[in-house]
Amino acid sequence: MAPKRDNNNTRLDDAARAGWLYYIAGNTQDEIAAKLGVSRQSAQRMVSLAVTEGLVKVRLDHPIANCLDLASRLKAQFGLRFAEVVPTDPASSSTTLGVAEAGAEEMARWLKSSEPIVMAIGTGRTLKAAIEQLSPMECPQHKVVSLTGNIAPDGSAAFYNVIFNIADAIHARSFPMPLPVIASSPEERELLHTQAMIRPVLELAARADVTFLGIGDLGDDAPLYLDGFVSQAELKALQKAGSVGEILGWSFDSEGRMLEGLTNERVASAPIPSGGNALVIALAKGAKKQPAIAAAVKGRLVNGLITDEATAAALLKSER
Amino acid sequence: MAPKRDNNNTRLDDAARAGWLYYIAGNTQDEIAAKLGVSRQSAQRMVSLAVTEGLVKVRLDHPIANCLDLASRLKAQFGLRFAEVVPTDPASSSTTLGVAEAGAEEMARWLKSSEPIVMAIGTGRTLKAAIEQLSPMECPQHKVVSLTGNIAPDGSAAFYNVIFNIADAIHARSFPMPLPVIASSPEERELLHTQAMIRPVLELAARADVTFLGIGDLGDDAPLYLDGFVSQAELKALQKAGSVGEILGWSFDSEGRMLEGLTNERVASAPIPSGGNALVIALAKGAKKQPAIAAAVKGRLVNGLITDEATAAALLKSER
DNA sequence: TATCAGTATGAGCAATTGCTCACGAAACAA
DNA sequence: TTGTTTCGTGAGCAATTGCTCATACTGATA
Repeated sequence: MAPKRDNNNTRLDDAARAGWLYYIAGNTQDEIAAKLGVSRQSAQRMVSLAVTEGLVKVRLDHPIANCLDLASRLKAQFGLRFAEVVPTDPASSSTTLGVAEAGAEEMARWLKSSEPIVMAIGTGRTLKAAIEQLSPMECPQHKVVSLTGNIAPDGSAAFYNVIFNIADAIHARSFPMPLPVIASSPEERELLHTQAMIRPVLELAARADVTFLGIGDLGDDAPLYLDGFVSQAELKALQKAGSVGEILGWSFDSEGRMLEGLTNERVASAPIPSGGNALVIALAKGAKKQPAIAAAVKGRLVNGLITDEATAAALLKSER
Repeated sequence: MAPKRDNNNTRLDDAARAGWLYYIAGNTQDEIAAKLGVSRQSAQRMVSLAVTEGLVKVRLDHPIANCLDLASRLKAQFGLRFAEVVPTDPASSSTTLGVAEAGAEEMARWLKSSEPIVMAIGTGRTLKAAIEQLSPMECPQHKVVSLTGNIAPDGSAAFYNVIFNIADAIHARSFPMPLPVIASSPEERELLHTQAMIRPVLELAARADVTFLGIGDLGDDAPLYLDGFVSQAELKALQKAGSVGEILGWSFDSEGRMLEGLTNERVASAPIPSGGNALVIALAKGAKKQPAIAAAVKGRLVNGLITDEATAAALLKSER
């Protein structure tokens, strides 16, 4: 087989030479053909061969390149329909920097549509920050619907409810949920959900075209606990039951499976949309949230994600 | 300046994104235009910008047989410890094409080491071009030290001094030499070299692990003369004394022997490193430089060489 | 020797890309 | 404000590239 191999080698040599002249020296294929004494088509084939044989490696030296790469790997690995990765600023301690801006950008993209859409919104600091980045616009054709209540346990309006802010910013019809996040009992939850004011909202939420929500961790300083939606005892119980994160108050374990019982029996939020075409985009980044994000994407609780480089890299690594 | 910079940054970001979609994801410019919501022409411009800004790096992963062969013969014939030969583009008049890319690659290979190293750097157009090809990386553990001054005779910073560029690109500690290339007298040279700021740099240079430098010819349009470091009269005198080339300003004859007297008495650069394990790699190609390169390798002034096929072949032939 | 399968080659064509030019908006100076 | 300059943009066109198909070649076999 020696002659064959020689042939292949010189073939690849020529291909490499053609590829070099094309990509490094910037020749046209006509020039290459002339220099190597072959026809233009043969030169084209050589260049093409050099590419298909993987001889030619293209790299992009820009932070954004890495982001795009991570995004496409996230999509592939977790079956996401949407993924965006923003650069990480190692110096910043913000839990929303970048993600908020990118989230706002993506929201604006949807809202620019002249077709009426239903946009569902969760709560949380990240989402709040995203809404703040949203440029005001006139969108009377759209509807924004809250997926979760805005009533704190003490009866006040929860600070991180964002439905009013977004409605303000874009002048769309808004559908808030005048509910607590977590009811005092399963029965109360059922009762609340049958209310005349709530049912249409839940129905609207179920057919949202796109959903933006945050992901909360369930560490000792879980937002759900800090904001008073669960007691310390309840938090401990959730942790003990294996919960690593929550979305809209729904707790799930490290595989992204919803917990049975505990506070999940009493969560008054709408279910996380999961209809066929519905895009459910989570905005979240940070080491603390990473297990929660990993679980959410693994369990297909969301099919879209906006995060940062560091978190994206960690997600890919943890699941390899 | 903030808005300007922002603008530039987002411009480059967009360019990078377009470049990524084009070169990595294989989109056509029409598709990119659609995805980014711009016209086809703008997409084309972005891709083009990504290329001209050096965001896009193309590498060829195939040692062309002839180049390898030439490299190993160079090593054998001149006792080089390192030799790399890149293809020649006969039509190109560039004096750096290919050599710069290969040099950058070799530098990157050294810089990837987690062991702290000292890298010494010369000057010149070739080296400048090589640094431009170097991918940004984080190398706080390494030190880069300039072997030669960066002060032109008129007091300005010489354009082809590259120490700052490389330090920028790799975030290593840099040690420039705030000196002229050639002092006005031997006495001034001595004086300069005893300065507190210079001595440590010279000492560091002397123990560099690896050195990259260019080779200059001493024809009528010698870079040393073009850049104003020597007068025409001095150049003529050097030529008359048999000088065929210079490294860091040090002139040598066709056998690679350092000239006595003349400008060599006043060169303020560090000596060319020649310690036991130190690898001294010259980047140079081209017919004009060929006698200088031949002399440098014959006289063992360098023990590494990156050049192109045509020059390599000529070197081997001339010395057979 | 005739035939045939497999493969390389060149022509022609359609798609893609790069360039130039003219226009219009924003920035700037009078 | 008004004129000027610079910059970005889109249109149109020419060059370049990629693909398909018909043909020619190799060399293996009956």
